[in-house]
Amino acid sequence: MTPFTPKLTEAGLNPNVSVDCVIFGFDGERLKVLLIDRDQVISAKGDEKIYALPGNLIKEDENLDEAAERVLFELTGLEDIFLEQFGSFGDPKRLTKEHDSQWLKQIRAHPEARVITVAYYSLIRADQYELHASGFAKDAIWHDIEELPPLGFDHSEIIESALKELKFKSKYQPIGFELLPEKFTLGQLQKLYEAILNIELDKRNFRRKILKMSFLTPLKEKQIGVPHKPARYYTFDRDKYQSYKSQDFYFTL
Amino acid sequence: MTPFTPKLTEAGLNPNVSVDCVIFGFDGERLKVLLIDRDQVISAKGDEKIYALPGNLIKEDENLDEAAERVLFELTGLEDIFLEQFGSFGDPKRLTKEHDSQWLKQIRAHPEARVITVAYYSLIRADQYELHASGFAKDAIWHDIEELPPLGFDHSEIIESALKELKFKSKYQPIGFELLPEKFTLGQLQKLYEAILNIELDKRNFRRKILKMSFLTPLKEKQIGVPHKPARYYTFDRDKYQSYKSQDFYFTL
DNA sequence: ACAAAAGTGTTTAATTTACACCCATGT
DNA sequence: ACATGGGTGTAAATTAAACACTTTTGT
Repeated sequence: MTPFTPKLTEAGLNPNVSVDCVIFGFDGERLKVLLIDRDQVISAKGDEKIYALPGNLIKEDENLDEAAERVLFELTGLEDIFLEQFGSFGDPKRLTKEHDSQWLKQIRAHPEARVITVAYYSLIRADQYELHASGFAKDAIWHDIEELPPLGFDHSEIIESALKELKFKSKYQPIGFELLPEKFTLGQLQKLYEAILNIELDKRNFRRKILKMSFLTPLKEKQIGVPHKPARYYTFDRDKYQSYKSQDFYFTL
Repeated sequence: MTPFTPKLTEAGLNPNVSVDCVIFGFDGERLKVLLIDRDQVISAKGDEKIYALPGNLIKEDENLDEAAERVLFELTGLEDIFLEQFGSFGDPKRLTKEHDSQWLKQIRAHPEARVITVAYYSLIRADQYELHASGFAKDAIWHDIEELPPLGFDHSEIIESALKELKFKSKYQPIGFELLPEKFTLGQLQKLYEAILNIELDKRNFRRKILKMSFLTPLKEKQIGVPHKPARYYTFDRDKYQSYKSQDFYFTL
C-alpha cells in the first residue's frame, strides 16, 4: 500500500523542527502555489482531498536553508531554486487536526511530537521546471492562488503569510529578479508584477521605470512564432542588481 | 554559588527550539542593544566576559510569540513590549563554541541538544523601562550598537540580522511608532530615525513628511525644564496608523 | 485584412530636495 | 546675553501619472 516507508528513515531527523516551502509559480498569466497530495491511507471524510505544502523534519546535521532545499527536492524534484526564509510557525496545536495526526502516524517516528516549522518561499516560472513527486508526496501540483483546495496543518496561514511577504518585498525591491528565469520579455515581467500585486500597471510607465534601474540587459534574441510583433528578451544582470541593492535603494511600481 | 537552579525547571521545555530577543533601545541619542551577562562559573579565558541575548527554550504549551514574551520577562523584567519575529537560525554548530557549551551544561537538562532559535526584535525608549535581571541572567545591560562586547553563540549574527531588518522596515513603514513610547517630540523621533538609519535628515522635510501621514496627534503638553524653546509632544494614533497601513502604503524618509 | 501584443513621448501634477531665519526657554 | 534646540516656507528639480498611435508578426 505504501511504497514509501518513512519511519525507517527517521534516523538523524530532529523530531521538533521542520521546514515548509511555499513555491509560487507563474505561468505567464496567474500566480500558482505548489502543493503535494498526501498519500493518505485513511482519506478524510469521504472524498475531500487534503493537500499540503512540501515540507518535512530537518536533519540534525544540516542547517535550515539546506533542509529546505533538500526537502523541496525530495518531494517535488525541484532543484536549484532560490529559497528565502520568511517566518516560523509554532502554535502548539498546529498538527492536531484529526486527519493531520492520522497522516503523521503513517510517516513519523514520533507523530505526537510538537513541531515548529520554518517557512521558505520562492517564485519560479511554473512552465520551466518539471515536477517529480516522490517520498510521501503522491503528487505535486500547481494550484491557482485564488482557489486553493483544503489544506492540512496551518498551511493556509503559511501561504497567506508568504503571499503577504511576496507582495511587500516585490513592491520595494526588484524581487521578481532573484527568482526569475534567465530570459524574459518586459511584457512577461509586467504580468508577473500584476499577478503578484493584483493590480494593473501602465505599460509605458512600467517599462521606463524598470529599465531605468539598469540591471536588465537586452538580448539580441526575440520571441519567435508569436502571432504579434515579437518581443525582445531581457536578462537579469546580477552584478548591477547587487550594486543597486547595496545603495540602499527603493522603488515603487 | 548558583542561586538559579535551572535544570530542575526544565520540565515542559522543548529541548530543540528556543527564542532570542534583540531589544533595541534608544536613549535619545544612540541606538543600544539589551544584553545579559551570563552567570558563568568557569569564566572564559581570563577576564573576558561573554554576553548574550536574552533567550531560552520554549515551553511545550506556548506558541512562539508567547515564548518570546515570557523569556524576555523572565530574564530582564521587561513586560508589554511589542515583539516582532524576524528570522530563525539553525546552524548545527551554533552552540558548539567551548565557553558556550560550558555554560549550557550549567543550565540545560540536555546541553548537547541541537537548538534552532526563533529571533524577535523590538525597539523601546531605553530610559522608560526598568531592567530587572533574573533567572540565569546575572545582569541586563544596554550596550551601544556600534561597540558590542564579545557575544556567545551566533548572537552577533542575529543582532546584525535584526538591525538590517530594522533599517529596512523603518525605511518603508513607520516602524518607529509601533515600538515607541506614548509621547515624544518630533525632534526625538527624528533622532531615532537618524540613529536607526545612520544618516542625517533635514528637519523641515522630516516634519512635513511625518505629519502628512497624519497618525501623529499633537498634544497640548510641551516639554518643561529644557533650556530651549519647549517642543510639543505628539502621540501615535494606532487607529489612523492601521488604516494608513492597510492602504498598501509606503513612504520614504 | 485582421487580431494581438510590442514598442514608443509628452504633458501635467505631485513629490522631493535644498536651504536660513526667528522663537522660547534655562543658565 | 548667550546657548540650545523648536518651529516655519518657498523655489527648483525630480519623479509619477495619464494618455494613443504605429509596428511586426501569424493566421
